Amino acid sequence: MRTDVEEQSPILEGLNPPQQQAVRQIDGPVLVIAGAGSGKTRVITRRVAWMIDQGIPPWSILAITFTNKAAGEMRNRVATAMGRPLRDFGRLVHDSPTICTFHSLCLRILKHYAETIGLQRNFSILDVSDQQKVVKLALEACKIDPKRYSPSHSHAMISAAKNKLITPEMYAQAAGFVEKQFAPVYAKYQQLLRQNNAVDFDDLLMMTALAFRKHKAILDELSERFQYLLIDEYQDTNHAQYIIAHALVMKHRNICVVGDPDQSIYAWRGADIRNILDFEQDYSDAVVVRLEQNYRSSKRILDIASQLIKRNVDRKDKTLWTQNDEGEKAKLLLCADERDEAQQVTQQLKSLHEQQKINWNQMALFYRINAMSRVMEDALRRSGVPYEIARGVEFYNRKEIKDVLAYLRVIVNPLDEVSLERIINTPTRGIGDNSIRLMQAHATANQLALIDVLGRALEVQGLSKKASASAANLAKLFARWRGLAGITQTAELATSVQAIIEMVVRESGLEDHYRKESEEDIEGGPIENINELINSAAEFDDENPEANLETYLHQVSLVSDADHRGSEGAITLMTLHAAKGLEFPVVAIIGLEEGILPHERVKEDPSQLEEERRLCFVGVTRAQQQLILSRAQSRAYRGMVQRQMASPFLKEMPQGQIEVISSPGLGGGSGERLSSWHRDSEESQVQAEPKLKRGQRVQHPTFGQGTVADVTAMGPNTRVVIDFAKAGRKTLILEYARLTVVG
DNA sequence: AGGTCGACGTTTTTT
DNA sequence: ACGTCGACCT
Repeated sequence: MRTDVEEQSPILEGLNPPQQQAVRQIDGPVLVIAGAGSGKTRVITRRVAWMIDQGIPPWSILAITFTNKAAGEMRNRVATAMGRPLRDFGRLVHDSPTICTFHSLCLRILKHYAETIGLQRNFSILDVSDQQKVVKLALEACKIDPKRYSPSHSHAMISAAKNKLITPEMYAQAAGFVEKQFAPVYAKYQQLLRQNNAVDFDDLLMMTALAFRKHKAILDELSERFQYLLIDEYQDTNHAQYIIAHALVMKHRNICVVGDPDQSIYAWRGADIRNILDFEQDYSDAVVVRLEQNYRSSKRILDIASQLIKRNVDRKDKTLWTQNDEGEKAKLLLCADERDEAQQVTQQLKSLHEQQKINWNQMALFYRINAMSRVMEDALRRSGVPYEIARGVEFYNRKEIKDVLAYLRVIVNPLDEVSLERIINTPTRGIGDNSIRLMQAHATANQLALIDVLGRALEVQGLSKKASASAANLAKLFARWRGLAGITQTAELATSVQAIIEMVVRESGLEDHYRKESEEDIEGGPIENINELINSAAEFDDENPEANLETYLHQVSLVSDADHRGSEGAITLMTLHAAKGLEFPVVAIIGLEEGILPHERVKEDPSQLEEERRLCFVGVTRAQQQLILSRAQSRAYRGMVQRQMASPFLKEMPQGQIEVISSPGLGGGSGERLSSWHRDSEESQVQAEPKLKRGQRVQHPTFGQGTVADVTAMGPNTRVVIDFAKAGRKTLILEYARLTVVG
């Protein structure tokens, strides 16, 4: 070990000893447990810069992040540290360090080795709603009642299987009844995707992992190239990602994973927290570095966060500390309902802006579910507070945007019938459901693709004159567009993506269609959205001079937040999940209520309670100086007004650090009210905690009667094991179990 | 063919 | 509350 007598490289400047170790330990397996606010991003960037400084070829470094946004940020920071811009262009081969997400890496791999793997390079990437459409087709083909297995549920099952690298064949051999019944749907779904020359998000991972198994040459080549692997947010990797990563490093073993088990919030998406917890078992020679000094939050905020997360039982103990100031107490706003809550929070933020001169962009507001943003937006707008929603996929889910993209997809990938069907009659051109079905039948009978039938629609029996003329017309348009996009063999100069989109929007009739539909360019109207898409395409053209339409579409499929930079003077609104990795001087979290945070689904699956607590922890630890929490006594959700109980998390926080403020809207406003957030919780606890003993008969609202087999006292986490007569053995969290004692 | 109206499920979170 | 889907009307 070198000593600090040695002259220090500027790359290590300003880093504390564990941070320096995390930067300098470049060979062999390294696990960095990076607590919230411990300067993780800094360490990762410096580490990349350090490696390059040590003479490691940049192109042999692969850094994987969780979101595109994180990748972009890191790319910028590394570029700054290196003093030169990074070249990338979304391809697999280039001379800079590769910094991207797992999905983007896999996309590059699949494209690069498309022929070996047996894919056509111009495949479409289906978004969630397209995926569900295909699932629905598969369900119908298998004659399964969509009420028994809803498309969304079915898709979730397929997705879960893929993330565990379970193929349709393996699925069919699984023991369970549900799997046996569902296996044909999964198989059909995959077959439909291949027919359409399409993949879904999970395929990107699964196909890559399987390709590594099947084609040793690919794996050899890639592990030869990427000698140094760095994975951020390792606590949120799923099994497929785990396999991909470990296959890549098998030879050289230079793997550095960075993460924080306390911030694992994606189990619902297949993330496996064991990946990080078991890293030391996977690599017995792993060097473990713990970053526990927090540079972000005040002492009070950190105390709140620590006390909260301490309640998790399934957890590696970790103590965050900080040299920062004590800070101010957090505030808890007690509100009457969701509108009152929005109003109160707005007032608080407004007074911070006016009295303490805090900029709007220094503030953020988090909520558990997207639906909660609406009321908040209304209140902010009425009070004239500028805000911006870091909305994920929302923009690309807009009807008009999906329409435009569907046209583009068909241009690039004529086999994409999911897209073709979407726009074949949008705008309406006289090709109805009937005509489509006729043409599809003709296609199947003659072993043609639907797109090919368009051109010879006259041959199709029973097709109306109008329909066949329109179809032929559309076919001609597509042929022309394909030529101009540089896709056919007779390709002239490939046109810019922006120009192609403008042309398609005009010539397809979409523009006129949407002009007519809504009276001119209303703000947020379809025409304006399409223009925004065109603008972003222009940016894409600038940044990727040698890209084509295909690259553009692939990129767009993987990008969710269209580079939403919260740089302007506006408050940022987002879900708690989206907040991961960010920090703000002022943070407000709304809806600290049972059923919201924690979400009501934990009532059915208590194992999720700890993840909800981590989610709350993530929210709290985003705050640097001020934390505002709020809860409403009643809330309208899905059209129903419900009385809301305080979140159990509130009483797990140290009360000395929280000032409770009662909204005038509550009425009464007596001293008794002031502590009601606490009282509510006590009540529910008293109610839910009948002194249970082993052998006690109990009644559960859904599972029926049962006998207590075991009780593990852990305060708010107290668990009971119950043998139910009908439902079998279940482990429940007492507080949520709604048990009543029998007899 | 294409648009309008009511019933219905639905969404917790995102690549 | 919202959007999607199917039945029914123009």
